[in-house]
Amino acid sequence: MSTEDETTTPTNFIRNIIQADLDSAKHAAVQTRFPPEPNGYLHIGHAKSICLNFGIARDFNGKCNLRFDDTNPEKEEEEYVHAIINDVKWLGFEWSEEHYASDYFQQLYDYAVVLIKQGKAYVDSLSAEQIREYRGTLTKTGIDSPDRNRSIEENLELFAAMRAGKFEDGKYLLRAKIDMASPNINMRDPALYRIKRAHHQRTGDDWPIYPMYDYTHCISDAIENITHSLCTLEFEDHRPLYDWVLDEIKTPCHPQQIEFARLQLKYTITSKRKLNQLVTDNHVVGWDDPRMPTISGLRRRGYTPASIRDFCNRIGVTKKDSFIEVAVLENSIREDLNEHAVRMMAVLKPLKVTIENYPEGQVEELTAKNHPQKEEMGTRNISFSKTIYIERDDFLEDAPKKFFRLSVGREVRLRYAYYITCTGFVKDENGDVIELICTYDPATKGGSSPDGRKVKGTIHWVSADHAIDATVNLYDRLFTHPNPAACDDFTEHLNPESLTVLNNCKLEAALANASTDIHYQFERVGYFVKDNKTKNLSFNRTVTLRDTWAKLDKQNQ
RNA sequence: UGGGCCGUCGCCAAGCGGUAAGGCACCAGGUUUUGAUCCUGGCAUGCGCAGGUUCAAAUCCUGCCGGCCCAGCCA
Repeated sequence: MSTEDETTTPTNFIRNIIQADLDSAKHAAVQTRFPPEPNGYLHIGHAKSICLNFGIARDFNGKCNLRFDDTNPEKEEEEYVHAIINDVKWLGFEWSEEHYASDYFQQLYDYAVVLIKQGKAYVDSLSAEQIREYRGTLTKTGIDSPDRNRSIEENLELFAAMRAGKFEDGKYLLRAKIDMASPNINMRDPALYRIKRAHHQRTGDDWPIYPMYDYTHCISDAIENITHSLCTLEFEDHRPLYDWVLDEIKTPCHPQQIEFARLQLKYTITSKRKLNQLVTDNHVVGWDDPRMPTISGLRRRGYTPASIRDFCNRIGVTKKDSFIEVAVLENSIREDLNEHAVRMMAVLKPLKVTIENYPEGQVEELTAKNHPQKEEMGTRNISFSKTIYIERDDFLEDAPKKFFRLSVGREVRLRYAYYITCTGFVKDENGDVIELICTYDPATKGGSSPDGRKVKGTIHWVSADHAIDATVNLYDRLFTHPNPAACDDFTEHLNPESLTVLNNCKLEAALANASTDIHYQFERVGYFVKDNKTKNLSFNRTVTLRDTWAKLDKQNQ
């Protein structure tokens, strides 16, 4: 198995910190964790975090846990847990231990009691709205709640009653007693526990109260002996609270929280809420729609785990807000697929070609390479006959000089077959070219001529009688705006051409046995993978080939 | 406007006081039975700006400017 991308992971500021901690013997071994909330599918942004956390564990001989941050039963579902497990495995990582924050509910509760006994937490009866008012603003300090000095005994009683399910949602709230005048709003007596009489997918109806993220996360990390707790930049302001909780309850382990910038990809949305909306409002067909930036969508699109890991290695890890260009992701998948994809011939928009001087009824078996540079990938046979299909784009009635393809009087090479020269064409009543008439040179079998004459262009083709029919899905970016998330309504910037379905594609016969886990290059067209959800033979375009001609053509217009 | 964080090539990103790595993109050539791949070369007298310290500053100091995040009983 290739571990190329794993041995070349560049260093970054977090790896440097960890290396220093290991060198100074602050830690004997590193322990990280990947902590998704099971409220949606994993996306390319999560891949960055996964590669960071699991990659560090791997490279420093440490361990990485998978922990579900399942403290909000109203938004979380078991389906997501399964999908997340599947995606992390597919990306190629194995966790040391699998945990759920909900497994710590009792310990979390016990620690809360400890805080109350220390006079560091209190039960507040203010309404949500009042709490907002009392909190103050960015420039105005907050005001103490009237309940702030409730006695420890009373707090203990009320919290026990909360836990016993005696109150309605929102009636009381357990808060940390820190500092209502703190310039950091997160320290103005943050909520620790809320009453939420909701059914939890793992703990059922055991708990009518659920702990908040800030309180849960740090303790969960401490319980698991995490050494470095890596999270995204927006939690930077929460770090003082993370440290406060662990300092107050005096856990033997106090992980170091380190923040890094989340991935932002141009023309892409990476917000579970918004991705969920795309699915719910049917802008796409499911979380694994090949246009989605989800791991499952990328997988169905034909991206490989190695290409995603390579991408994560290339983009780096820093604290700087950045926007990665889609070209970087495309480069990663092209590099992998160029190396591993099996070459095939497929005509997406067929144009019939009749080779006048080729014997009627004759069929020849020609040999084609499965990879032009890798002999070990072998060869296959393809049938050639009098009537073939070529790509519509490979013929132009009025062709510019630099157009190295077919036009009346021009000669091209049919890949692995013969040189043909166009002698005429047939149009239908609309004036559209529907058939080409060509002649072939029998001496050029295999694609080279004994007289050494050169043809500038080589085009792909497929024998009409031997081709198989298939549907091909062409995907383009889902959004037309480079930063849809920043727009008032991101759905207004959906690309109407994000999916083009081609129903009359003609593929070489070998593709009848295509497998969903083999990646193909349709020569001169792009990389494709068989769709794993459709009954009829159908292929998804992963990414196009680089197309210098298309670029030149565009520049000339 | 309180607090936190960030500004090195179009997009990423090394650099941590000794005179600007690398990748993507782009440009120019070469090879090629995929206008693919591959190969060669080009691409920051400059590190947000302005001062200062120093023999020497992207790196240290001061002051500005710009951007991002925080006022959920979400994570």
